[in-house]
This record gives sequence, C-alpha cells and structure tokens, in this order.
Amino acid sequence: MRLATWNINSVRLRVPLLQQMVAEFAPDVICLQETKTADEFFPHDDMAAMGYDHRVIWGQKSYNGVAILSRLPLTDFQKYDRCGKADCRHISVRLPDGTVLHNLYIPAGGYEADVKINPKFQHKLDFVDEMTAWWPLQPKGKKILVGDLNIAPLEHDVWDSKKMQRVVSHTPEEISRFSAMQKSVGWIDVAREFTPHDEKLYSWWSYRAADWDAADRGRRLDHIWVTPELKDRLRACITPRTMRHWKPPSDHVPVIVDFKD
DNA sequence: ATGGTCGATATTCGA
Repeated sequence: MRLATWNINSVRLRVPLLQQMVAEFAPDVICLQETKTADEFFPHDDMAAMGYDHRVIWGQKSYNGVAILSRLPLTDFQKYDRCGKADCRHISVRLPDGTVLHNLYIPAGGYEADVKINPKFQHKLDFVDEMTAWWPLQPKGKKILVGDLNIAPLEHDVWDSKKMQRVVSHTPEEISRFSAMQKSVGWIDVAREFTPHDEKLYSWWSYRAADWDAADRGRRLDHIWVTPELKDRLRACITPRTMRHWKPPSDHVPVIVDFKD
C-alpha cells in the first residue's frame, strides 16, 4: 500500500496538480489538508475519475478542511471537534486491514510566539496537548497518523535551528509538546526512519521567498507517524521536493510512504 | 531590519 499526505492549499484550484501527482506516484490512499472548500463544492467527479472511489471529506468555506481519497474501502469515518471547535482539522477512517488512519491539520499558530499576545499560538499549544491526552484513550491496535502538523521538531527539519528558536513551528514550547504527543503511544516518525537525522529534510517552503529553491529555507511540517506494530511493514518514505516546482504549486509537498502488504 | 506571496473572499484574514 502506498499512502500520501499533502497540504494541497485549495483542492479546487489544484485538481490538475493532484492529477499529475497521481500520474507520477499513484498512491492508493491520499490524505489532504487545507482543502478550503465547503463539502458541497468538493470536486468528487475528478477524484472518482482517477479511481478514488472511496472518499471522506470534512470541509468548510475558506479555511482548513481535510479529506481522504482511497482506492481501498474505508469504514468507520469519524470527525473530531478539537479545542471545542468544529473547524475541520481531524478525521479518521479504518482501512481494510483494520488499521485506523488519522488525518490531522494542526493550527499554524500565527506569527508571534507569545501566548500573551497571540491567541492563535495558545490554540496551537492547546491542540497538541489535547491530542497528547487523547491518544492513550483510544483502542489499542495499528494506527497511522498523517498530516500537516505545523511543527518542525528536529534540528535538521529547519534550515537554521538556532535562528528559528523564536519562530512559530520550531519553538521549544511547540517541540516539547510535539515530543510528548509522539511519546503518548510510541509513535514512529516514518520519514526519519529513512532519512538520517543529520540530513536536511523539508516539506514546506514559503511562497514569499524570491527563489525558494536557491534560498532553501524550508521546514519539515508534514509528517507520517505509525504505531510500533506497523514498523516492520515500512518499506520506503519519500518527500518529493520536485513537486514544489510544479505550477501552480502548493507551498507544501507530499510525504509518501510505502508499506509491505 | 524589513518585506516579501499565496488562496478564498471581499476589499481582509489566515497561512
């Protein structure tokens, strides 16, 4: 099984890019974030035409929104309010082998890394804390967590860790919470199983850079985690940087994992 | 030290 996660930054605008992605990588399951559309406008026909007959979506006008497209049957679709908001950031399904797949879009957290003046940063920290407490309450068994987690935890998940200490996505406050969530049920960071920790690895580059490729001030914000039962089934994981060159690009590229059957 | 760009939408907000 091949599984992709991608912050697509408007699913309606980027149907052609999704088609190109499917032509090149042919994932069996695709998890999307920031679909940015109400469910009634979701481009179901385009997805069905690519063979994704099984789809679950949870979107709203303009902001956030998550979706799972699959060639495999999906059951037990659930939507989760987080931090008391029904803001379309977390859904889950069960795959045919029983694995529960969670698709998350953690809040970006605004600009100032200071909860006293930035409620969005507080929301982000609260969201991660809520998830940390929630995972151990879930039934035991195989789980996959994917999504735009909006935190780059490791030194080489950002272009300059020292310079980014007070930049939202790489602050100690976020990273300590991120680590606590990871430890909650022993989540395995799949991309770093295949790319050494001392090697730079990014999934996002700002739209604002004059030349994102040359500047290469990226961050690894998008993640695939699995519970330990699935570790032996991991075969490969790629983050296709080349997709950041496709037009018109999302500011994120997918992370794609292959599982042994 | 500053400003730079997107997308959805409405002339601003969130990233």
